[in-house]
Amino acid sequence: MQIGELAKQTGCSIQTIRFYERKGLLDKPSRSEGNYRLYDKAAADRLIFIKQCRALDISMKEVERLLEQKNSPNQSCANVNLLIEEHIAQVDAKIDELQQLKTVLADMSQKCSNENTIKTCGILSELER
Amino acid sequence: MQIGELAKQTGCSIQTIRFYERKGLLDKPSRSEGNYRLYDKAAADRLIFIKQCRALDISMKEVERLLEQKNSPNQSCANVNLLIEEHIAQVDAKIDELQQLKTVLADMSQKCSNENTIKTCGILSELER
DNA sequence: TATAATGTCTATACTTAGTATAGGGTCAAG
DNA sequence: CTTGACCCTATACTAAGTATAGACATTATA
Repeated sequence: MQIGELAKQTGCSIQTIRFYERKGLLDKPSRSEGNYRLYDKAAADRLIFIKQCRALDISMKEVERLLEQKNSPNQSCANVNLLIEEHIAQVDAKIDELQQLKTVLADMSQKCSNENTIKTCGILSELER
Repeated sequence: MQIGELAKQTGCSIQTIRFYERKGLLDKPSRSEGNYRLYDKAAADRLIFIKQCRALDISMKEVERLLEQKNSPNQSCANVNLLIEEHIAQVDAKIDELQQLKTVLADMSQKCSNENTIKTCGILSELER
C-alpha cells in the first residue's frame, strides 16, 4: 500500500510517517517505479505500536527501545515492565508539579477582584515579588 | 550592572537573559564602551517579573501581554485576571489528561509480571492492539 | 609590560515531536 | 493532452531555552 493508505489505516499523518522513517522508528520501505513508498501489513502494525506508545506519552527514544526489545522474543520482558514503571513515576511527578502550580495560581487569583486597575492589581503585585 | 551580575541577582542564566532580549521581553539595554550590556534596577525588576511568570508556566507570549498591560497603570486589570483564570483552566485540563494517562498506564502495568518473555509480555501485547 | 584569567560578545546548532510549506514528479481518467 | 489526486525531497517553523565556537574586553598577577 502507498503512504496515503497507511496514513488512513493508522490515523497518522503522511508527514508523521515520513518523520518516523527519518528518525529510524520505521524501516525504509521499498519503493515503486515512480519512487513511491510501498508498505506491507508489518509496517502498519509497527506504526500502530508506535502510535499507541505515543498516545501514552512514551518518548520516541523509549519507543525505539521497546521496538528493539521486540526483536528478541525469548528474552525476559523485565525491562519493558521497568520502562512502564518509570514512565508512570514521571507522569506522577508531573501531576504533583501541576497540582502545586495550581495551588499557587489559585491563591494568586484570590488576590484581585475585577474592579482593580493595573496599578493596584493584586495579581500583578504578587508577580513582582 | 553587567549581565553576569544581573544573572546572579535574578537567578536567570546569561543565555536566557540574552534570549529574552532577542524575543523582545527585555528591552535592549545600553552598552558600555566595550559593547557590554549595562542594566539598571528596572531591568532587574522586569526580569524578576518574567521569571515569576515563567515559574507559573505562563507562556512567553502571555508574559508579553502582561508586560504590555503594565504600561497602562490606570486601566482595569480584568484582562490580567482573565489570563490567570484561563491559565488555571489549562493547568486543570493538563492534570486531568495526565490522570487519565496514569490510569491507562497503571492498568497496563498490571498485565504483566516480571517472569514473562517479550513474546508473551502482557504490556507489549496491549501496545499492539 | 606581558600574560593569564575572567567576563562578555555574536552567531549558530541542538533539543521534542511533529506540522507546514515550496516546488517539483507520477499516475489515472476524460 | 490536460486536469486532479497523489506522492517526492528539502526546508523552515513551533517553545523555551541550552550549549557551543571563536573572538573581543577587562582585570589581576608576575
